[in-house]
Amino acid sequence: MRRDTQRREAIRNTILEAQRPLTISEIFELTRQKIEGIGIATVYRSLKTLQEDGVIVPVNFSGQPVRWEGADKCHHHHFLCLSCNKLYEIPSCPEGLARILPEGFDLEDHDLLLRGRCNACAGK
Amino acid sequence: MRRDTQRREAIRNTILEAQRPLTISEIFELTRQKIEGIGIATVYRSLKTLQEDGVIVPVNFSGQPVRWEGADKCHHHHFLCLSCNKLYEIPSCPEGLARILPEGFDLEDHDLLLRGRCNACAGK
DNA sequence: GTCGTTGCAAAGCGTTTGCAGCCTA
DNA sequence: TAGGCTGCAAACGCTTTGCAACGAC
Repeated sequence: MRRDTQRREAIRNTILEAQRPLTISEIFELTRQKIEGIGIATVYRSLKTLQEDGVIVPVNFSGQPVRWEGADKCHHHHFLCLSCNKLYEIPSCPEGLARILPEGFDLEDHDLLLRGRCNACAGK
Repeated sequence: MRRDTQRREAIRNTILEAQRPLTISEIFELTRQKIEGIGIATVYRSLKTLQEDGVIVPVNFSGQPVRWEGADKCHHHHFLCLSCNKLYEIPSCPEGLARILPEGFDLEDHDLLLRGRCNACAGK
């Protein structure tokens, strides 16, 4: 049985209201602005239960610390602009990925990160 | 000035001879079969210098420990088995990725991780 | 009142580093 | 012989956990 607590609610809102995926220390700092005495252990425990409850999902980029974003987004990918370093959400998804797998492999899921120049930077 | 040592050479061979990217503990265990007294610190230090020398590259994926593979490989992708947690190399590459990008975006590069069951685990 | 939640501090765990001895060139 | 390399153990930083107090229901 899960209880609705002030702290977990604050952490949840911090993540869902952010415009981008947040690292654990960002979540900790931002939530501490709302609830001063909150401990880092509570952040870790809340991230775990929020993920279990399907409220948030982890986002990983190569060599970067884990970040968290709301799970309410549709399946999407990311595009990193190599010029301005901005991260875009790409709502589309390539088809036929299973075709590149060796015989006998079952595909369940995938992560895709595209890199290049966004429209603003490509035009320059 | 870099010296050619037995230990770094053994670590280098362990990685280059593997059929898939290896985690640090895999590299440590496999190399220890060749050189019994080798220490984990030597593995970490050798990975660093081998990367600096462009011999190996790190492979980072969602929630997974860093793995290492030879830097001499052609463009390829990876498949993570959700049962046995092994990371496989996929030599093929999906086509038409640029099609999912918004208008005006230039695609230069991409990372793709597929997840599912490998042929050994899917058969069970 | 029950028992899930929390802050604190300690424990874990993977990685890095200081050091003295070893080994390559 | 110089100085890069190594094993050991201690240090480090991030994450998890034990525990007693707190608070949601």
